[in-house]
Amino acid sequence: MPKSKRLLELMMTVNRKRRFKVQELADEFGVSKRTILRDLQELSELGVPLYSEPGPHGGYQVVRERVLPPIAFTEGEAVSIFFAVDALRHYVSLPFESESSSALDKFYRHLPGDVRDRIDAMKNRVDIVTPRRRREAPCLAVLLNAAIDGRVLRIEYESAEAAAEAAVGGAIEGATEGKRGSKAKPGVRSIQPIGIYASNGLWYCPAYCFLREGVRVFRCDRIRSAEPDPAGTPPIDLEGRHLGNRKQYEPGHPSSGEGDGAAGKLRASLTPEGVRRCEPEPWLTEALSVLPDGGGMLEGRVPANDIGFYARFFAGLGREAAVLEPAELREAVRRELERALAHYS
Amino acid sequence: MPKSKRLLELMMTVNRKRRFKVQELADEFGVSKRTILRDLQELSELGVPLYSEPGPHGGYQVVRERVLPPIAFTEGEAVSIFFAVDALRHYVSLPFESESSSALDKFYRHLPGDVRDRIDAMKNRVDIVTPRRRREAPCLAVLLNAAIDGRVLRIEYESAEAAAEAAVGGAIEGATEGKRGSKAKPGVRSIQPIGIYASNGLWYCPAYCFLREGVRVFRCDRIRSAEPDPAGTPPIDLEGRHLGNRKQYEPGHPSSGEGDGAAGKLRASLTPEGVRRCEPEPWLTEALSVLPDGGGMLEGRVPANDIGFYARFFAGLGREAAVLEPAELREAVRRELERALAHYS
DNA sequence: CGAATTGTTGACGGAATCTGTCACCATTAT
DNA sequence: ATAATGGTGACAGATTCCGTCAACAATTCG
Repeated sequence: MPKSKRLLELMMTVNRKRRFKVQELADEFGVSKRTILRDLQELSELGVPLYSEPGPHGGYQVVRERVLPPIAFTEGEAVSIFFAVDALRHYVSLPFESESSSALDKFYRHLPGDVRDRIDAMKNRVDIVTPRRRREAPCLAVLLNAAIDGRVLRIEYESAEAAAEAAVGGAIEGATEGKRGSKAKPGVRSIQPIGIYASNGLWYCPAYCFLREGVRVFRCDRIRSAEPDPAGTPPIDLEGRHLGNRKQYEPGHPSSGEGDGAAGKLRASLTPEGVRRCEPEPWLTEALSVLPDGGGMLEGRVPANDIGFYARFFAGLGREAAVLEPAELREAVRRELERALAHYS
Repeated sequence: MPKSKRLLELMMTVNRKRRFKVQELADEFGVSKRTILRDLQELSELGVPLYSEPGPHGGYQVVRERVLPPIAFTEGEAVSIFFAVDALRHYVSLPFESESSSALDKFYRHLPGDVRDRIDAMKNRVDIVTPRRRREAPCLAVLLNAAIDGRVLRIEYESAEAAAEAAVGGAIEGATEGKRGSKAKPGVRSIQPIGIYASNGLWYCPAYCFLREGVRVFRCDRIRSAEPDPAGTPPIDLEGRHLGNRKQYEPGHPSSGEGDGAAGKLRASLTPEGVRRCEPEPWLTEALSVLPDGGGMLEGRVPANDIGFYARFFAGLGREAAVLEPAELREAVRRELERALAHYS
């Protein structure tokens, strides 16, 4: 094998096995130790960060970084990657060990000059924004690792009742009615994380909660601390639950058919502005139809358990929506609005 | 220079100048044409997509793709890049020519096996979601290019009055009061895009509007078509406006000090749930303070022009908020709630 | 300490490769 | 037709590469 090819292969091999011995590679490539040594030195000069230790149990290691083999990207592909990673800068916390900005820097610096020019031209012309939040979520990495390995954690959570029950992801917050109070004192509970996801700039963690004996969604910025469960609670079988099929385990909403509790038929009319306000809600997209005049209709089902949540939602839409049925919901919205009105008279 | 180094340098050179002749490179590297030819063939075998044409004005070209030189990424960096790009899959439309999924595929395939394993383990455990929208925005690339080159476009826009005025980005929708109607008929106007940005799953395009003689924000999915202005309207000087300083040109809100119109002092108290609902609003973060019991206060200024917008917003919060001053706002919220209540009696 | 393991360096000659030259062909624009 | 440009094959000489050997250094383990 010619040297140039061997070097490239060596680069990949070395990256695959992070630790190795010279003799090992020599056998693998069918060349002498001396040659491998020479090659390794060359790789080193080319930027592969190798570190070696003599002695028994010694050997070579790729130390902090790994070298990606050359990749052929379209100019457009490189640009999309750049802006995708750039979008992450809006997040205060990320679950990955290293700053994404360092990756971005490296990527940018290695791009051929003219692609760089193109990116510069686009830099202040394209953005994928996420609401910037002040609250940090320090435990993301711990939660993520626990989810991957299926471990049980003990967490301190800010709001024992209300938030735990209610935080079901951005828009659906409050889907399950809970007794709300001013409980901000952290409570301790054991959970087994299923995964983490960011929505609208906040991180959420669906997890099996051993306290409530069921799956709940936690807001990661409210998790004050997370550590391996000291009681050694054995992990339960999550039956293949993960983020991909998460929806199935969430409280019912109009598009998801039968939730818990009897479901009633929902009909509501919307002004054009009402349509605009409903479009962002992912749990409504299926129920929403837009009329030619810009207004719209919502048609679906509302589980009896969630009347409270729906009432608040429609009250929030104010005059941009009018619930036609079910009657209970109309009544609930009316009560909701009257309670609000009480603040202003 | 040893061949191995020459090959790597050649790879980069070839990527810098996308078109070149063999003789040119031979001179540059101080070797013979024959050698360069051999090298080029090798690069070709290594995956660099070269294309050549004989004859005068012929020469070599790097055809569709470019090869990035080897980059040293931390394992963590590679993982962040993966999930950043993966997050883009939620978008129906992107302004880049090529699918970001192809970039992701390539990236994934070239990763060393164990990093790939790590990603696989995380795949259903981490997500950065964006509300999936049904509406496509077909003109993104056109708008972006016009913004980069400072060109004037003629667009067909769905809602001549309401949406043009109101679409000021996700949360601030409706910040400027406009006469809302059921106008869904597309209107034609000339604009000069400043940039495009995605917020909450929808694409927006701030642009100078020659019809309204000022900067407006357009929702890209409502732009039915966009083409170079046939009237040849000369571009205006945007005075360095771009996405980075966009905020300065937006209608005032509590944190941005003096808007147009006299500003009144705003004070409102929030329940803990109210705090939760206000936290996501970027334009409120400065005004919001959280009390130890979980409740909160909003303190800032409200421009007289925006009373209508604020009234709607607080009406939407329902009983989770109580405006204390100014009195005009209290009165406006009350009227808002009463109008809503009229639908339910 | 001494033995074993592993990396590090230098030297050298033979083997393998790379390179330049030259000759000739193919394609295309002018 | 002519000139410009890429493409290929062959071959000898130049260069690099490679294996072997030898000596040394650092570390672990008994």
